[in-house]
Amino acid sequence: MRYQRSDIVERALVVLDTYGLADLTMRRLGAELGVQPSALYHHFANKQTLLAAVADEILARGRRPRREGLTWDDRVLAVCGELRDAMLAYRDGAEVVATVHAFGLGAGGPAQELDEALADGGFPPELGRTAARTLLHFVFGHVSEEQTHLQAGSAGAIDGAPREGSDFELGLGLVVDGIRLHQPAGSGVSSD
Amino acid sequence: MRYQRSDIVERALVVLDTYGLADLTMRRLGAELGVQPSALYHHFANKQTLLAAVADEILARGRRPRREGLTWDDRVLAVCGELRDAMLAYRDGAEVVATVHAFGLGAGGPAQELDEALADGGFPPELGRTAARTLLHFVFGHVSEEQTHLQAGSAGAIDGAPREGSDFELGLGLVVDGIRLHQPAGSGVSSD
DNA sequence: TGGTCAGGTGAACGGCGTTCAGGTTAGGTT
DNA sequence: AACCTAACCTGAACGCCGTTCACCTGACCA
Repeated sequence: MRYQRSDIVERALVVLDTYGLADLTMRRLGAELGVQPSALYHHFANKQTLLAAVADEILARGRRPRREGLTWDDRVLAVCGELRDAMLAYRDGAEVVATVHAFGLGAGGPAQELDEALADGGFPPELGRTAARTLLHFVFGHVSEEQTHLQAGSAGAIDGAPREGSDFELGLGLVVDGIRLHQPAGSGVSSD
Repeated sequence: MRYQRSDIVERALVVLDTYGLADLTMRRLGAELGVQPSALYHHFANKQTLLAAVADEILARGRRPRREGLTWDDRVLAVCGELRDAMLAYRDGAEVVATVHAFGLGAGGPAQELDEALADGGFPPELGRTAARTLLHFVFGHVSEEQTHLQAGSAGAIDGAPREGSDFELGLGLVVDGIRLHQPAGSGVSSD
């Protein structure tokens, strides 16, 4: 059987979700596909590149239609919420996406979208980029921790989930409120 | 030659700072001490435990005297600034400390201190813990990224350093301002 | 003097990412 | 239909990794 990149990424997602990131090895993935590990290196230069493709796929699958006409802050909340849900949808998803982002390999879709939203909000570029990075650091950090705890206590997870959810929104609200406080006067509040 | 825990941690810090986290292996550390890798397991149950001790030592060495009588927000700024400086003082320090913290192994000194500062600020416990975690996520995320870039471009690092420094304070200011906005009315603003 | 035990040895186990020379097969060209 | 080419894969190896285990050693204390 012969594969192409997309087949391998798809199977990698299954392995990730079933056995976790620690067991997503080149050997394991090869075995799962009925192929030698070395065969994977015809599709990906190395494991990091493969992981980047996996992260991108996680984000792509979590993508949801974005309503137009939102204010900058509602848009920020929407992007961060989508990012969180996308990462939570796969075992160790947050760690994969955060690692790839830290390595500077991912598509960087969410980062760019946050930049745009903040530019629309009237924030100067430097402040906008700082705010966007701050938001990303919060989301990655929070969801990684959240997912670790969710997976640690698989029993009783139903109890923990809603509390964690509101905690995410609370923390995100803190950051967004802080950003709003630094908004240049007369931007976005009312268009006259 | 016979060693004890503290000797090994100390040497691990040298190896970390000289060769980086990727080269801080049990074999490497053993060789550096003139000892078999297996000897290290008489002092630490596993590598994670050793890394936790290294992280704690990084934080302990970065500790600086805390002035008293600070307001809660100045105290938060002081703790976060100390944490950043401590991590930046060693190669890959941020990654080590952040990883250990994510694993729930570190002493958790900064986390507790932030909790205290926010409690003193009049924040209810749940909001305080959420705010403290949000601050930690920001600091870990920001400094990890900052340190990666600093180490990537060792040339011209003198140019980059101040810009990164002010960027840290700017991002931290966003979060602290957001937290202040959620402060219960009449807390800490003026003591009557 | 003799026992104890923390500290260390040396070898092995199973796993990892990655490389490389060479085999195989599908698909387009002549 | 015969051929070629390029993509895909094999099988074996390399040099690492964390960790375990049975055994040795030497300082200290009763």
